[in-house]
This record gives sequence, C-alpha cells and structure tokens, in this order.
Amino acid sequence: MTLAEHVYQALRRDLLRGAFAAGSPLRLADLGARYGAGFSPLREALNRLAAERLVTAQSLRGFRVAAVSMPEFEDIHATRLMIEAEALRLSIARGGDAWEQELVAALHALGLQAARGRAPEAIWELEARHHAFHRALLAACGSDWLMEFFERLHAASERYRIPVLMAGGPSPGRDIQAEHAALAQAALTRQTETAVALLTDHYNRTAEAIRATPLPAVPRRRAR
Amino acid sequence: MTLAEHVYQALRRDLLRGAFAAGSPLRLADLGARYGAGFSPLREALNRLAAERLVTAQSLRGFRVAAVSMPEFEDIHATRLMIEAEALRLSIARGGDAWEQELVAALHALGLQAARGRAPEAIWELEARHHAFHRALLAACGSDWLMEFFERLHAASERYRIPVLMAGGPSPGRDIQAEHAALAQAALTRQTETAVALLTDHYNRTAEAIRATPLPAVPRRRAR
DNA sequence: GCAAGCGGAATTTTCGAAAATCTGCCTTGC
DNA sequence: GCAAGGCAGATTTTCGAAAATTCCGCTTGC
Repeated sequence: MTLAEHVYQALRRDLLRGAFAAGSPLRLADLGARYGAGFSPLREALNRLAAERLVTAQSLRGFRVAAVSMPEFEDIHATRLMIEAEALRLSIARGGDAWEQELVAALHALGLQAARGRAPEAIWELEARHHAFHRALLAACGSDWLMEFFERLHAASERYRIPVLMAGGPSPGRDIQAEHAALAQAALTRQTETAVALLTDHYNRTAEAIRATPLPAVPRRRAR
Repeated sequence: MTLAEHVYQALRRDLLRGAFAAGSPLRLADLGARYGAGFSPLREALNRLAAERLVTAQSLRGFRVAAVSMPEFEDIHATRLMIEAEALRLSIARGGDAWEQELVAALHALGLQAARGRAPEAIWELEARHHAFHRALLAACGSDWLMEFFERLHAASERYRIPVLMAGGPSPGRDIQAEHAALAQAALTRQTETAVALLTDHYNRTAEAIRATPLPAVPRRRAR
C-alpha cells in the first residue's frame, strides 16, 4: 500500500470517529506530523475525501472538515431509507446460500461484540460489526452502484451518530440486538416488506436519538 | 482556480467525451504534456476521478480509464431509473415558480440546440443542454444527495452513450425533442406518475440504443 | 524450444524547496 | 476614532529531482 492510501484510510477513519471538529481547518503541516507524510500524499488523500464530501476544499485556502447540520442529516436519513429499502428488496429476492450464511455470521459477530459492552476500546469494533451486518444484509442486491451509495450514506451519517454514541448510546428502552435479529429473520424468511419496515423503523429510531442530541458546535468563521 | 482543479475539469470532460479508450493507462508524462501540469496537480485530479470511479487506481501501477461492460451499464441504468424517479416525484411535489421557470428555459435552450443539428462542434453543446434539462427537471427535489447521485450516474452513463452518438445518433423513428417536451409538460402540470413514466420510457429508449451498439473494444492486458 | 531469472528502461510515488497566495496586524491618513 | 493600505508571517500550491517499484526484452540453463 502506498503512503497516500495509508493516509487516506487513517484520515477517513479519524474523520468518521469524530477526531476533528466539523468545519475546522485541516492544515497540511499538522496532518503531516500526525500521519507522518509529506504534502503530496496528504493532498492526494484530501482530494479523495473531498470527492466523498467528508472534507471540503477551497482554492488556495486548503481543506476543512465538512460541516454538519440538521437539514443535511435529514437529507442523508431520507435518502438512505430509500436506497437501503430498494437494495434490501433486491437482496432478499436474489440472495442465495452464501448470502444467508454471511448474514447470520455477521449477526452473530455483532451480538458477540454487543455483549462486550461499550467501553471506549470496544465501541469502534462494535461500530465496524454493525456496519458489516448492514452491509451483509444488502450485499446480494447485485448492484455495485447501490452498494456504493450505501457506503457513502453510511459514512455521512456516521458523523452524526458520534455524539449519540459518546453521550452514552441509544435510548434506554431500546433493544438494538433484538431489532437486528428480527430484521435478519425477516430477510432470511424472505418476508420482504416486513424486513423493509423493520429496517426503516431501525433507522428511524436512530434518527430520533440523533435529533435529540445537540450537534457539536461548528466553529464559526468571522464574517468577512 | 488552481491548476489541479483545471486539470480535473479538463480530464473529466475528456473522459466523458470518450477521448481515451476504456481501460487504457493514463500515464503521468502523457497527461502532463496534454494538460500542461506537473505530477502533483495531475495526481490530485486523478485521485478525485478515482473516487468518482471514472478512473481506477492501482498501487504503484498508476491510473487507468475505468473499464466499461454491459452488466455495469445495466446496473447504472437501473439505479438511475430508481434515483431519478424518486427525485422527480419530490421535485414535482416541491417545485415552485423558479423551478418551472428554469425548466421551461432549459427545455427551450435544448430545443434551439437540437435544431442546429449534430455537427461535431454542436454535439457537445447539445449534450450539455440535455444534461442541464434533466438536471432542471429534478432540481427542486430538495436533496443534495439525490442530486449528487444523479450527477454520478449521469457521468457514468455518458461514457456508454458516446458510441451511440458517434454512430449517428438515436434510432431514426425517435423524436427526442417531443419526448422532452411531453416530460416537461407532465412535470409542469404536476401529473407525477405520468411524468415518471415518460422519464422511464425516455431512458429505456436510450438504453435500447446503447444495447444495440457494440461497446468499444477494451484493450486487454496480457494475462500475467 | 521454453521457462526462469536478470538488468536496464520506464513509470509511479514521495520529498523538499520555491513560488504564489492568503491572513492578521500595524501603520497611516482623514 | 476608524477605514484603507501595506507588510510580515503563515499556508497552500506547484515544480523538479530522487527513491522505489514495475515492466519488458534478453540471456541462460535445461
């Protein structure tokens, strides 16, 4: 792997984990010290991330962490429901043995990690397995483009989930693992519209938690 | 505009116009001569385009024009129908005076250019106005993400339309301007499902023309 | 005749410095 | 007192060369 690729992955991971405040400038000198790279690989990684909208680029003023806002979250959420509902229908219609196998495996791995609690060092592994479960659910849809849009929207919404995770996880009355199990069950038994409804509810509950948690304040630049 | 941005736009335009064969390597020295830039801005542009999947990157082996294939086209086509149908419904539901105004303006501009024929120097302007018309149709959907996916899928499918355009345009019996006019009419009169059906037919006809035209041969690398 | 290995050329990737531009502060003029 | 202008430092952008790796033809050994 080249240095630029390594920086891209590390920076992307840090952005999704909320290591930088939304809207803050990403200075090349700082990033160089942090990731041990010169300007060239840094700028390559930043350009990729800019194309993914995780950072913004302004001519001759460098890069910033992309801003967050509630209207943008609502857009991400609504678009995501639409994309994933369609991908889930296709996946259920087309999934074979291998899909079922990987889905139950992902559900099991998620359950194991969920049981390990929410300590800081365990939470990112939980996030990874959560993402892997949802990916496994849609994986048989047969559309590279739907899967790419799923990944994009997942990354975009991840940044809004961080405050919720840090504030102590989801609402007390919620049994997330049960939601996942029911969803997997409906998918495996090919109850398409039940599965879509469960998936929609699942994301709507998370959206509720996000709406109830204040966004981290975006440092405002002075008017100019 | 920085040099890297300029290269990005010029290279993207050339890729969409079919200036490079699908699958062929994009050598930095060649690109440097073509666009008058050093390696740094070139690599930044290429990394952006790689994030958009117009080119592919392989560690230490540089960049290539993304491959084309009929299965990929079918995926693009199906995903596009889904995204644009949804965006069109939203746009019709939410569009106000400004939307109507820009839609009729875009339709008119498209008609003017269509009347100018299909000479090589007129064709790209026609393409631009065609794209602008379809964008105007969806512009009121209120979702940045749907619009981004629209742009991505448009760019991806543009590469498949080039051979059709070069082979002399669409099927003889087709009156494309009438299709656009009917579509705009249905949208402006808020006949949502009629508009969606017309849009779907419009793209399906184009897809038929693409299926009937052989893909440009992708230079195959020797097995290794 | 043919596959494996070698070596030079071609190519990509990275760095460090130079050039260009922006930012914030301070002076100047009114 | 306050806005306009300018200067110094900070920052981004670009280049050219060096380092690392791949590519490809050629030789060698069987």
